[in-house]
Amino acid sequence: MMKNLPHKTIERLSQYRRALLICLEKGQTHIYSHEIAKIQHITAVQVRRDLMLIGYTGTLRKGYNVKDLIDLIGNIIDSAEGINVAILGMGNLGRALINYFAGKRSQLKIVAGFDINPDKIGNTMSGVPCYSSEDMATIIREKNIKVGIMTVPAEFATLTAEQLVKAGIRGILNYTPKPVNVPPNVYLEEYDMITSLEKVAFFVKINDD
Amino acid sequence: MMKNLPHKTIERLSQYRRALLICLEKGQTHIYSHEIAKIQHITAVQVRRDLMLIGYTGTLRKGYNVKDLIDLIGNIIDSAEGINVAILGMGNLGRALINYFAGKRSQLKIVAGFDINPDKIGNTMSGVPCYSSEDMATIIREKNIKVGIMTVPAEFATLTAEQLVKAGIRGILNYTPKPVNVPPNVYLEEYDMITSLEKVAFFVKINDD
DNA sequence: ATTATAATGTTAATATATTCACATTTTATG
DNA sequence: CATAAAATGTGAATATATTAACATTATAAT
Ligand SMILES: NC(=O)c1ccc[n+]([C@@H]2O[C@H](COP(=O)([O-])OP(=O)(O)OC[C@H]3O[C@@H](n4cnc5c(N)ncnc54)[C@H](O)[C@@H]3O)[C@@H](O)[C@H]2O)c1
Ligand SMILES: NC(=O)c1ccc[n+]([C@@H]2O[C@H](COP(=O)([O-])OP(=O)(O)OC[C@H]3O[C@@H](n4cnc5c(N)ncnc54)[C@H](O)[C@@H]3O)[C@@H](O)[C@H]2O)c1
Repeated sequence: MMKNLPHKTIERLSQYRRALLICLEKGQTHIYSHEIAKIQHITAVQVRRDLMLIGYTGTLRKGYNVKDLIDLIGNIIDSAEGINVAILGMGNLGRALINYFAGKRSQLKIVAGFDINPDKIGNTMSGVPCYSSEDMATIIREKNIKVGIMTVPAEFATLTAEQLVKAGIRGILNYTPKPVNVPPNVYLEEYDMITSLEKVAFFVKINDD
Repeated sequence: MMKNLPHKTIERLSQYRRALLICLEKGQTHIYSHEIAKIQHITAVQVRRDLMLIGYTGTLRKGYNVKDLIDLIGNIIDSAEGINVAILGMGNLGRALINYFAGKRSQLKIVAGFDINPDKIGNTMSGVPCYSSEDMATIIREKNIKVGIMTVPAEFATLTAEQLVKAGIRGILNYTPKPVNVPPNVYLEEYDMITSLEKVAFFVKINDD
């Protein structure tokens, strides 16, 4: 069910929901495709197309029901049981992420951090216990952790990815600038902030004529 | 010149360079398209196509000259004079970014941070001076800052974007989860880590069958 | 009640991105 | 020197993503 949604649509559904949650908080009950589109800097057709793909039907002249749409998007992109997540590397970025994610999405719980610094192991940071990387396999199985967010120094990226795979992880979000290799049954997403910044800089340059 | 490169190609060029710089450090002088491809998890044809688009020609049976390719990519995506960058919001993420970027790309210099917390204003963090947001317009003009990275709390995103635009910024990289609006002459890139994590979680879920 | 307006939903068209297929050529090898 | 192997470069084909065009219809205005 819903396995063949385009990757881009998945990303946008997440973004739509983020925007819709804000609308819901403000008490807004309905929203038009062009309103969602405006927020996301895309076209209204794009929004309607995405919603068509997930089989959601709005009300003509009233738009989409905010609450219902949030729920439907949740049914599609969330897992019923929720997904447990681990942070690999409790440094600047790791801690920042834990702070940021705390309580944001109930379906995605950061339940463990891992580090090799003895000063950090055993402590709790923003409610997340920090374990030794040596215990990765054990803890990941015990806590049923499915996804790992890598924020270790680049030189440990390869090793950490290997450890995660060996421990049976199912998805990796790699924030180190070192690309890693994983078997095909592990979903991998990599993001480097420098690439984003260089992209912005490039388009600034060419806009300068 | 080179204005019509696909967006995806720009991103990959940045990634190729990142990988090539590591090869260069290791003393590697040449590299094959399939080696670059392996690192980036893409196909060799994709790599060759991108290099074709930027007009770079390798040597048959020897591959691409690492140093030359790094330089060419630099000529295309970097600005000759370099680009000055500001961080808006010197909190967890802002400081982490400053740390991370420090000395990474000589063409992209973080030359200023802005905050509203009086305890931070006037200090220097990792070599970057922190100014009051009230002085944004002045400092951005004085220091010829072209790009702003937004790491303020979400509720200040709209205001900060407005201030940046008013100050004459040319590009914004928005890390707050609140989408902002900018005029068409300002290039905007937005990234939310939760969207990435939700995407990973989704593909983990559907891989579970 | 009629008409105009403004929204959805969707097919068809277009644009962007990737991959296939293969001609070409350098280099290594027998 | 002939042959095989392995790489590049690229037109054509395909796949993915977006946009245009428009039929349909609920609602508001007259
Ligand atoms: N700071 C940023 O804004 C930023 C941005 C993008 C990417 N990154 C990347 O994220 C990574 C972390 O950056 P940071 O600024 O948080 O660095 P950091 O040095 O503050 O944190 C790294 C943490 O990883 C721990 N660690 C080291 N080896 C480990 C291992 N084998 N297993 C588990 N933990 C280990 C260290 O003890 C430390 O706590 C780096 O690869 C960096 O390039 C950082
Ligand atoms: N921490 C993360 O990992 C993370 C990840 C993704 C996105 N974000 C987003 O990035 C933003 C910053 O996150 P953080 O964890 O660094 O928060 P933070 O509270 O640590 O830092 C925010 C900083 O912005 C300053 N600030 C407040 N109003 C300002 C204004 N008007 N102008 C300039 N500075 C102002 C604050 O004084 C503070 O120093 C938030 O929007 C957050 O949602 C954070």
